[in-house]
Parts: sequence; structure tokens; C-alpha cells
Amino acid sequence: MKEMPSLDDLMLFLAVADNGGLAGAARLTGRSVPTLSRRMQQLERVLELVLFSRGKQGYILTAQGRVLRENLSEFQGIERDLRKVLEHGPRPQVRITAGSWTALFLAQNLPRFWNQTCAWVPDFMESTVPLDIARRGADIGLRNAPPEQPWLAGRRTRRVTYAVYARSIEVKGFLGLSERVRQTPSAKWVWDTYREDISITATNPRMLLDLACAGAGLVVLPCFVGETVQELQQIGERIEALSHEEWLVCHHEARHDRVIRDALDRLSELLCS
Amino acid sequence: MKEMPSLDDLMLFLAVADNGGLAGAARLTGRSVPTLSRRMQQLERVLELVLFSRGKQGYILTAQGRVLRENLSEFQGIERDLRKVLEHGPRPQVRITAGSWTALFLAQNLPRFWNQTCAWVPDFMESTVPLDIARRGADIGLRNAPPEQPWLAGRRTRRVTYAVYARSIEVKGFLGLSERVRQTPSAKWVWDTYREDISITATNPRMLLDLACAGAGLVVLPCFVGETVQELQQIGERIEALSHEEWLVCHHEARHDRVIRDALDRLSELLCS
DNA sequence: GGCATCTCTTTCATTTTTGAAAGTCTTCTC
DNA sequence: GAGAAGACTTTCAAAAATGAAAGAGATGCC
Repeated sequence: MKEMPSLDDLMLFLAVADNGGLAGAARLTGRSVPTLSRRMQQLERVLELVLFSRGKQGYILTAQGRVLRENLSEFQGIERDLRKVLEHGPRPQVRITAGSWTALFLAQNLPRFWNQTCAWVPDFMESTVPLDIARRGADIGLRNAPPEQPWLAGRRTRRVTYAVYARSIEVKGFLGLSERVRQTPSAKWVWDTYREDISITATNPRMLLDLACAGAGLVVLPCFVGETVQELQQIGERIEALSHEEWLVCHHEARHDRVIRDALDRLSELLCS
Repeated sequence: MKEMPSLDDLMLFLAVADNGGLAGAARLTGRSVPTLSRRMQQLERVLELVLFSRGKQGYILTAQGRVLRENLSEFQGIERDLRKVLEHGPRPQVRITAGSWTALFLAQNLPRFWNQTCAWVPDFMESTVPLDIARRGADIGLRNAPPEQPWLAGRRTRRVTYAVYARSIEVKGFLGLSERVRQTPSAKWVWDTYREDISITATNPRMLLDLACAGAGLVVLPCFVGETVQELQQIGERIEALSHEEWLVCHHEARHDRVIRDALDRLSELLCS
């Protein structure tokens, strides 16, 4: 055997073999009898085997043909499997990256932008560098600034403001991120502003929130987070220096993807409300 | 999804998806870039899905495209499996039917007409009505007469003669086939000729031989069987009334099957020697 | 900024594939 | 035994698929 036969020709072979002739197979496959005749001849030429004996009573498998037929049995179910996959396959995932606080907000407000009837399923990804979207490792990102790269499309959503929160006004000492993970503007600002007051640190922003709830210290949070936490109360004014817009970012091409467009619209509606 | 996509198109889809573009896939599949471009468009049209976002940087899977790619993973191995099957698949079987005695003869003389280097494997089938070959339920038959149907080809081989055999000349009483299975000329002849002497009967011809070897009675056997059984000796003359030619029969079309032709030639050589 | 290179699409002449119709042969039916 | 019905193949004109070349846009390198 020099080259691979066409998979389509093999499917036709199965039809012919199982129907004992071209006529039945033609009806079954929607192709014409002459076409099947030629395709079977071609298949035999490619495989360098004689698959049928062509009596005037019809096509009958040769010994070699029977072997091929036998080996293709499992192959036969493929068409049905494929149909099932295409009709009832899992919903496409839309990969969403966000910072810790926005991710928390999305988690808590999931029903407001997604439900079981959606044609897609969210896949929340660990937020890392902006390259994620540019390199198509993610579909949608939530950022604190518009994208710089021209091939990324940005949509401005809500304005995010920050404030200091604590379990009570008696609480003293700030909670801060460990040095290695101190990369966000708010984390840097806390460090720069309250360095002397920072006692406990953690490597995970979510941990800071849990600590604050336990009364372990003061924490700087976006208001959209702080306001929803029962255990915490806002301490002092909002921090204007940290205020920023929130941006919904995706690859320019991806906006034409029906599924991603829907996810974008729903996220946008949530964040702008 | 209205209609099934071509399996070939799906293979091309896998190539494009995994290479992140048409150029690489073209190199891999041997088709030209424009062809792949059109086939992917057609696939999307048939599936009614948008599988790729076509940026100027290349083809990138959409959310829907990723789902299809995922579901086709197992499908991917098929090409390799198929190649293996086609190259190292089992040898074709040649289905041979014969009467009990001839079957026994073939079994005992297997090395004389078949060995591991043959391109085919014998499949000895229970001998039933002549329709077996006409309806292609078997490939080669050994018969005691030339075929009557014009679409069966016959080849005369050896002349078969019969005689009475027993463990010793002292043995009395004939062994015969039970009435229901008494269909062969020799079985009928024994019944007609020695009815009064028949004591033990069996439904299986092979059983008669075993009984005779045990000294249970006289049995009528083809000489080609009787002569090879150590325990038995010929009693009296050959029975001319039962003498007949042995015919190698196959479907007329099947003679053009390379594999069956080889089997025919080898059997013929054995039976004519 | 400019030039080379990469991507995919479009165009177009050529090749291939297709199916209706006609042809051939066999089998079935009366 | 003639006619009808069935099988497959051949013929041939129309339709579809193909790939080289050209076009268009993005990227990368210097």
C-alpha cells in the first residue's frame, strides 16, 4: 500500500459491502451508481487489493475484501458517534481572566451574567500577564486599563474605587501582600503609604480578605468587594489615587466569534449596571 | 446541522487546527493552501458553526472550534490505526466446505496444501447444502459431483473408492448413520445393502470411525481414509457402486480472486497427486 | 520607515468528479 | 423463449475541485 485511501472512500466501501451492491449503496449514500463504481475501482487501485468480485449478480466481497470489511467494523460507528458529538457535544468554553477581586466579584455574581441556558460555559483562568489574550491563551480579560496592543479590543465598563475596610474602627495595623506578589497598583500603594503600619502579610489577596474578616487588620479593597462583605465596614474616605476604570478586553478577531460576543455582552451588562 | 460533513474534511480540519494555520496544514496534508481555505469554509457552512477566527496572523480556533477539536481527538488516531490494519491486518480467510471424510483428509494433510507463508488462512466450514457456494457463504467446496449450476466452476480431482473396514476380520455387525443424517450416497448404500447387519448407529460420521477403531463393527469408508488408519484393515473388495470422482467447486467469479485461486491450486495439487 | 516575509483570499485556466443516459450482460417471469 | 427487470460499466457534457499566480493585509527585521 503506497498511499492512504480517502476516509470517504472507505465509508463508501462499507456501504457497498454491506448492501451487496452498488444500487443499494447508492440509495443509502446519496451518490450515483457510476460514481460508486469508479470510487470502488479507485479504492482497489490505491490499496492494491481486489476487494470485490464483480459478477453480473452484483458486488461480492473477495477474501481480501472481507478482511477489510471486518477491520473497518469499529470504524463504522464513527459516523453515528460524530453526529452525536456534533449535535449534543459539550458547550464551548469561554476563557475569562481577571484579577483576584474582579474574579471574586464574578464568582459571587455568576447568576447575573450566566445560566444553564447559555450556549457557552465560563472557564475562569488564573490571571497572569496580558499576553494571555494576545496569544489567544484566553478569550476575555478584565483589566484596569485599556489595552495597548492594537490587535486587542477594549470596552470600558465601570469605575472602580478603593477604600480601607476593617472589622471595626478599633482595628489597628494594615494587611499587605508579600513583596514578591506585590504587583498591582493598589498593593503597591498600600505598601508605599502605610509601610510602617503593615504587620501581617500574605501571598494571596483572597487571604487578606479572610484575615480582615477575622479582625486581623485593615485592608484596602475595591468598594465593590468591601461593600458586599458583612463583617467589614469602610474606614475613612474612598482612596481617589487608586480609582481607575475597568476594561473588558478581548482579541480583535475574537469579537466576531458569536459565542465570545455573547459572553462579552453579558459581562458588559453586569459590570456597567 | 443538516448533513454530515465529509470525513476527509474533518481530517483536514484537524490538520489546520493543530498547525494553527493553512500553510502548515498544506505542507502536512499535501493539499494546497487555497484548497484548505475553501474546504474549511465549506466545513463551517455544513456544520453551521464558525470554527476559526481568520486573523491576518493565521487561523485560530473559536470557542466552538475548540469544542470540535476536542471531540475529534480520538478520531485522530484513526488514520494510524487504519494504516496498521491495512499493512498488518489478518490474512484473508478462504472458506472451504467438504464432507466429513474429505474434511478429515484435509485436516490430516494440512501441511501438504497450506503453511504459514500462505497469503490466506483456511476456514473449514461445516458442509451443508450446495447453496453455500452459490450464495457465497463459502468459497471452495469439495463435492462428489460436478456442479449443476452454470455459475459454479468445477475442477475434477481424484477418483474416490470405498471399501469395508474393520479392526479385524472377526468383527461382525455394521456401523451406520442414524436415519436423520443418512444423506450421503455411501450412507444410504450401507443402509440399503446391510440393513439387517446394522447394529450401532451414530449421528456423526467421525463417530463411526472411532467406533470401528474400537472394534465395535464394520464401517464403509473411502479408501483414502481407511488406508491411513492403523487400527483398521480392509475387508473384502472395493465397492465399485460407490466409486465417484471428487470435484473442487467454486463460484465462477471467485476464480478471479487471487487468494482463492491460490487455495484452489494448492488443493488441486494435493487431491490430484 | 522600508523591504522581505508571512498570513489568507481571490482569480482563472485546468483537471477531476459527477450523474443522466445509453449500453451490456444476467436473471427472473410468464 | 421472449420480454421485463436487475445488475454494473461506459459515454459524455456539465459541474466541482484544484493549484499556480496574483492580491491584500500584518508582522518582523534592520
